[in-house]
Amino acid sequence: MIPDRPLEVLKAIVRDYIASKEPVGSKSLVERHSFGVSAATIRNDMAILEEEELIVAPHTSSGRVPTDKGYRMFVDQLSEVKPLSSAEKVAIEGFLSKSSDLDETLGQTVRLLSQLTNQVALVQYPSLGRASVRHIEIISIDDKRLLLMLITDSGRIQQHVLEIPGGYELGDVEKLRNLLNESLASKALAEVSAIAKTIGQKATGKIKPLAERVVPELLALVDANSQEKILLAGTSNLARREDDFPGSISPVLEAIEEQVVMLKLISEMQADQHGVSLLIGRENRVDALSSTSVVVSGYENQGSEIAKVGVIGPTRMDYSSNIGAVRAVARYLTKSLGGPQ
Amino acid sequence: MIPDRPLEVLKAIVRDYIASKEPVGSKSLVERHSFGVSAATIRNDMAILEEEELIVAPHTSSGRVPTDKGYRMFVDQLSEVKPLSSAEKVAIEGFLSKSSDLDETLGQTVRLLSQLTNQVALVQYPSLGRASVRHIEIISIDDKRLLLMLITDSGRIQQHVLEIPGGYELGDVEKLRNLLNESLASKALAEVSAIAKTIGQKATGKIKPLAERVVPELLALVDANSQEKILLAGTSNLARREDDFPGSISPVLEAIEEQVVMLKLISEMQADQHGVSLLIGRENRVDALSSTSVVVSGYENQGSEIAKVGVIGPTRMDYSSNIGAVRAVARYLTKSLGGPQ
DNA sequence: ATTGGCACTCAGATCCATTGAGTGCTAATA
DNA sequence: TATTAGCACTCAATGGATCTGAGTGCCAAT
Repeated sequence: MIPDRPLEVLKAIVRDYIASKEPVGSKSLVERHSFGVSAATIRNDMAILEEEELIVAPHTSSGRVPTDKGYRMFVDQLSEVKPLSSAEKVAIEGFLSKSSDLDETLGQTVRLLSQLTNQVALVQYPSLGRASVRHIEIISIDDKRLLLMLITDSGRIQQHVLEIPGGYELGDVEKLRNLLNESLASKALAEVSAIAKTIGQKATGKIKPLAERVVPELLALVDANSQEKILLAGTSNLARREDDFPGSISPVLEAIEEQVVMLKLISEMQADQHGVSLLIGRENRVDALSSTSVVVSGYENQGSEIAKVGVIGPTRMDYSSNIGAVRAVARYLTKSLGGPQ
Repeated sequence: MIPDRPLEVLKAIVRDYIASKEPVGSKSLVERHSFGVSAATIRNDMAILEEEELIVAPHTSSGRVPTDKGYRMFVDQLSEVKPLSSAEKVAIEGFLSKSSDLDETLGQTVRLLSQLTNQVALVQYPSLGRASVRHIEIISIDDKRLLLMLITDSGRIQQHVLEIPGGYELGDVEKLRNLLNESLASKALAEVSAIAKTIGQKATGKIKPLAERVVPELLALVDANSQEKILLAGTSNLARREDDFPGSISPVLEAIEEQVVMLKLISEMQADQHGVSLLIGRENRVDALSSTSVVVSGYENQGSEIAKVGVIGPTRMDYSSNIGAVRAVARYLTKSLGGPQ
């Protein structure tokens, strides 16, 4: 176990390094913090920390920099996260209080979070394995086009315009809409595909050709719905931190924009303290992301479906306030999605 | 006027510089291109070009680099733009052939263009001054929530979920929907606000409270509709070109993400040759964008409303292929939007 | 356990000297 | 008159060599 004062020294090093971006040495440490001991003593403590691989010296004889392990210990020690300023709270309330559909809410959320943290924010769409159909609507746009809508009980609304080259009759549309809703309302999305086949049989006579046109599109919507997917915002915030990345930032950006990679990454993260989970530096197994950290928290949709929301940024980030922001946003998001239910 | 060969030399310099990113000298020029004259002659020509401020030498004695004016002359001379590869044509067709609503189409377009060019792509929403209401729909989501939809004849579909704290009756919703459509269908968006007031009077009895809740939201949708707005894609492509920007790229990114700035910029651009217009380097008056060029083309929506689509990238970009891509995408977009009409 | 003292290290800054791509100019040539 | 070969010249980039100072590790004293 690591004694008390060295731990304090570690915290001070992390904080100073985050603030200054310069390796921090024993002298500047005693100057800025009042440890009540001399630089030499701090050096002894630093030797312990180095022994434990919590810090390293970039060159034989320069200040020290936290290692991934050091950041990890720092955040694990973090007893309280920086509370949001009241201005920030107001911003969150303002953004998320309006009732909207899922897309709109998630879009707002991710932009909000990126502004709050000045990092790249991401939100995972709820995996809709357990979602079900609330309503199917077909609206006439003009004599050759229909708007097909799928509303799920998770609050998601999807739509697609389809052309009916030969035109259609309003009565038929009405009938098909009723047929679809009777067969599918409150059925799980997973079942839709199977049920859809039986509709092909029920749809007789005049509405049959219409059904044959509409049903495949409906299935496409369901399919798009169950696709795992991540929304990003504020990618340019990474560019603002360019020099936190060794070579170039473009591979980092590429990795972040790779849905599959990020989905795998965040879905494997398990919430720990504060309801927030983080991956620091090489703790994630994506090479391009070795100098980034990911902070995510789960949010609930209708009290059950769960997905993640969070930020990704340089390892040298302000963990305290980012954790605070992510946690707060996740909470408000849960409230906002679960509330109206 | 500038004689023939020097002009050819300019073109060669631009092309070589775009390809190599190195200032290009007389010797490498005669090696790579067959001018049939010696390096000394080329040097004389280069002196002319320098006199005309079409090229400059970064240091007293190094190769030359095109100036903004040089790029301008280059593109103005450009007799034909690089045609798209057939693979690219297939990609465009595939992306845009599906019928969709406006948001979806524009979103796909801008992503497509950014992939095609490896630049930041942007598309301006059609300014809907002359658009009109096609249809208003109100759908019941659950006993306390309604989905309000506005479909305009420009193909745009907007929706908003609204809560009716006290609940509502389906019959009332039906009545309100009919009332709204009777009053507003095929009316110009600009008129909606005025007409909406009269609806407040027509809506009597039971549906009055409902109308009072719904109409303001409808106006909000109309308002959002007429807001000028730009959609971006591929901002990370800028990061990939980091070293084309002197200091840091972050101010560039910030300027690009500033809707107001970009709107002003592109709305002032007038199409010239090839139906494409471009601003090269300092030709635009935004300081942060002094080393970027903008390539845009207009597209038509329903044969009348016009807006712009294009790319923005480093001054040192491949104008030929970018112009080709922008022009092609604008054409297909016009076709795609005007076609189903 | 803490501290002052001291020798030691090494990245980064500073200062040359060298190199070579590229220029401008001139005098000769076609 | 246009082109070219030749040549002196320039200057960014490169590569030591040297210097400096922040910071270390260790030891003997408290």
